[in-house]
Amino acid sequence: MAIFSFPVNIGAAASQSGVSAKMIRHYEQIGLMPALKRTDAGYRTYAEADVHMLRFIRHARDLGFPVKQIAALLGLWRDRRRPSAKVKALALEQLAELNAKIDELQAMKRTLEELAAHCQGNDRPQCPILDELARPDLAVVGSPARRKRASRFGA
Amino acid sequence: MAIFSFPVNIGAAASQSGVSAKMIRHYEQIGLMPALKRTDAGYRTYAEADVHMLRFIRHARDLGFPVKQIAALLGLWRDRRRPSAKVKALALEQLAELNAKIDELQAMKRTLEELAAHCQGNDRPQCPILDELARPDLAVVGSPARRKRASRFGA
DNA sequence: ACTTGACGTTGCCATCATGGGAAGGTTTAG
DNA sequence: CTAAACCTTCCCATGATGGCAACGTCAAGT
Repeated sequence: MAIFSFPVNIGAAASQSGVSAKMIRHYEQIGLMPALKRTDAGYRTYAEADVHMLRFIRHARDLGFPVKQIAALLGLWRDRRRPSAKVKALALEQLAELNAKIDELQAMKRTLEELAAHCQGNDRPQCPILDELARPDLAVVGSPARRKRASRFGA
Repeated sequence: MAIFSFPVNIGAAASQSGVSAKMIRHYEQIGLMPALKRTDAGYRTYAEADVHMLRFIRHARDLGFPVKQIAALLGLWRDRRRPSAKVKALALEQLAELNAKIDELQAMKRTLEELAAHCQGNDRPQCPILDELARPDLAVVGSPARRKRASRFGA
């Protein structure tokens, strides 16, 4: 299935890996990808292994891993003597992150559903949603303990 | 319970509303808060109604509403002739957003749990997590259809 | 060989909500 | 009167991503 002849340019690397050319350059700049070979004209060239690495990165991103963690995963991937426990630890850490974010969003969801359920949604102005938002004490329902300025579910 | 005598400075407005002084200034700058009164020295002053508005904003943020939607909510809040249906529509829209994000995160979670479950997590290097990340075809389990560059759950 | 279009390069700006800090003015309590 | 605690504005950073501009390069068709 070697439709492409390696090494390829950034465009082909992008379409084969699912990582945009923009992001490929970005990953190189922040040091996630190792230094790359260039043609005389300055074009980046990607060997098959490089495309594999990009694919790896993309899959990790698809699972929500932040770049820092991906760097760690790549390190373990390359290290043929890694203990799989280290990989699993990273995975479980990320799982905890995902769970925290899910919990946070679900708390919001519950509260908002509650509010919406009590709103008539007609032509009259009376609206418990606004009333509650204006209250001094609204709290997000079921929010696990007191979120002290929770990570506002950023990437 | 009027412990504070209005109008207050930005610090008191912040601690009373739960919105940081930093963000209060920001909201003013982007036009979410109306123009404010200042003392001769240039200090912003907040009347009780202003603090109420800040609290409203914060509650809306706590439910995940983006600033644009909050602007709309504030408009409806001020409009005593609003149809509650408009408020409800905004709430349901936000609810749909939350659900989409939750679904996305849960798809990641399922996939990652799957991978982690098959990893021994011991001293040996063999690790299905890395193996799968390196595969060309990994897909996030249960991801509703093909996410075409899904909103990477940004704020 | 020359033009053209597709592709590559760098660099800067924008998003979104938020925090940090510097450099400087003000107010208030001791 | 001084020192602490406040306030002001302005700039920079985060994280991952996209967009655009200005410009260089390569391959294909005339």
